[in-house]
Amino acid sequence: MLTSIQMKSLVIVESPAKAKTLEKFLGKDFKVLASGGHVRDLPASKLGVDVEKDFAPSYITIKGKSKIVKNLIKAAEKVAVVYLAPDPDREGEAIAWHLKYLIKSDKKIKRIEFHEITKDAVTNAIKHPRKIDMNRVDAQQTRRILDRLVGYKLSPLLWKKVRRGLSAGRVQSITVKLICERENEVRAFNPQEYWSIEALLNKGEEARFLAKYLSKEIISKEEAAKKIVDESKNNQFIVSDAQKKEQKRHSAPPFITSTLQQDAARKLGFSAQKTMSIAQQLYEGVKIEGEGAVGLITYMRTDSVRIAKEALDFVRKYIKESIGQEFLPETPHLYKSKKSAQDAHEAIRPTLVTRNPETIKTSLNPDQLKLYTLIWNRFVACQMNPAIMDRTTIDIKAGKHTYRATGSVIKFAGFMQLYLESREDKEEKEEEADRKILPELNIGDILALETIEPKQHFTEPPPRYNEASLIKELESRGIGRPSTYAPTLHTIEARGYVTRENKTFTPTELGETITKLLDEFFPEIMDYTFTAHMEDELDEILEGKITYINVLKEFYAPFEKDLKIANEKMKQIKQDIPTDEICPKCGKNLVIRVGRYGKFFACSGFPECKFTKPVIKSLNVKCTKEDCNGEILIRRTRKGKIFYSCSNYPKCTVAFWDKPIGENCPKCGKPLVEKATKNNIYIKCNNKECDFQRDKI
DNA sequence: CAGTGAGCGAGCTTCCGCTTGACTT
Repeated sequence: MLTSIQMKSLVIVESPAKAKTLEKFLGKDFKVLASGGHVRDLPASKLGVDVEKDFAPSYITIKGKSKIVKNLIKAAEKVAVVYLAPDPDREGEAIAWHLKYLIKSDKKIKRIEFHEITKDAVTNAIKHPRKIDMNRVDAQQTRRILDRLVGYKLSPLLWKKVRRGLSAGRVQSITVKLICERENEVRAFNPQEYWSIEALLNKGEEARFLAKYLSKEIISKEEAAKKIVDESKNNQFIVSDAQKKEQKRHSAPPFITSTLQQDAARKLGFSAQKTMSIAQQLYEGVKIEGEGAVGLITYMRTDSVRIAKEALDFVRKYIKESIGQEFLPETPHLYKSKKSAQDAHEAIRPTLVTRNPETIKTSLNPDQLKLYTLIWNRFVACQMNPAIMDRTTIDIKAGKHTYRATGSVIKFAGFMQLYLESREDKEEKEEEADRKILPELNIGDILALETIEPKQHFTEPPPRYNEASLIKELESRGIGRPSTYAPTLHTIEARGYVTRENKTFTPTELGETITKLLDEFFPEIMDYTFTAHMEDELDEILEGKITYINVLKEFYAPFEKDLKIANEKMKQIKQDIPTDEICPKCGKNLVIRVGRYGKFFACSGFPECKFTKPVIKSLNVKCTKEDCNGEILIRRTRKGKIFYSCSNYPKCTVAFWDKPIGENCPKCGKPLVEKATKNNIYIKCNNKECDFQRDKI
């Protein structure tokens, strides 16, 4: 008997949360499983690309994914048809191709794609399956192989020349370079003095306002500013021009990953990593009273501002009914994604607009509510009418000098009722200053001068990057992807290339050294347009205009030459430190090397002689045990933590976590140790029972 | 959270891009 299970079709998607939703849409005849992203990849432990044989890649099942793969294969065996439904982009096409290889069955395997998670879109996709697009797969393979070659060829070069454990790559090295170049601009910056003049004027006591001197050129000296002030004072301030203009301000497009990360950083103070992890919670589903677990937002890793028709209808209805007819534009606002967008997902928006922040606030924790509110507001606002501002500009003459006052009043709030896009600090302040009301003024009005003062200023260097501005920069250059912005920032920090101070990035000496070396020997890869060029070629592969082997050949031939030159000519920074100590095994000198656990002695005859011994430093403090003639050494635990112990170990087991200073406590006679807190160092007794403490002299 | 400590290492490190839990500190 055929069971219903055997009649089912299998659909494989990437995200488990998506799988759940789809199962609801598709009903009993479909089983939906998730691959959890890529399941096959180049091996992590070696290059995995045969550069001699047309860059043939060797793929393996990704470590930790074998259980998923096994389940997928098992499920595929039970059904008549398998629908491969990874995301409709380059990476998704490759995942589909790898899945097909793994399933290996002679079953009908079909590729389907849908760009939004709605019942219509999904059922329609099932009706229109297609073959796997090998051009698209090849574009992905090219991207993958190129990244592997860059990363796994450059990194070992750095191990050899600079330090073990370092890394370089198409994305991370450019990101560090951006930070280094900004730092250079800051260093080279020469502040220029300039002056502004502000006059406080009034037309009757109540109606006072500020007007700024309108200068044709920069006032760089105090004398010049004072002269203008004096000349102005000797004249009447008369309104020479008064203009009122209506100005529209349009709403911003709905969020994509990069803009969400920027806005959450500026408005909520969230790191990119935190934003993504909270967004993931909202996407996977939060238990809502009366509804059970529901996904509250669409997928959070996207580069598209597209909105599903269904969602547009809903939000327009919501605006009309719950906010006001006057806020609803005649036609929906359509936004365009960047040309380079892969457009696999919708914009980030609430899954159901009627679930407004107010109605679900008791079901969310504070951070979830903050982020959800941000997403909800931005989405609803993006379909609301523009705000209308009344902008006034008043020009005032005082003799030959002109002053200008500007003001603006919100005439109709429009989308601003819900949401204001955050801007760079400077812009925001200027706008704030502008939002004030000016009195009714007409040409010819004579104004009373209350005060007039010159103010000194200095030009400021460009600001260092923070997470928000760095992500914005990367995105605008097409470097990195929604899923990698946050991890990339973490990597460059973990490698010690950059540090964060007050949320801004500064390069370390190591970061600057590496950037300089890579820039010198690999100018193409370190060019900001390298990724854009790569993308152009991937597009041509997609269109079938060129083969991926040719693209890789053209990249690799010069790269290989550069590698050879760099191997020979690149400055050797990593050096063995020579010592006078003699190797007990072969008589050659020992050198100090840096290994996984820090410095150690090694024989200069390596690899012929493999003698090693640890580097041990003494504190020059005698062992605290009375009858012991040992001295205290600085040692490390297996985990790398520093501790202090007697040189006669294991005969003497005296040991400290804190640094002994070689004196005993005047109170209890136990050894004194040095303890460091965040901002100072003090001396205390090692005896826990004793409370003796004093400052370090 | 609090208590925690020992001689290693000569074969290791590494990329970007998809996805989430399973890890240990």
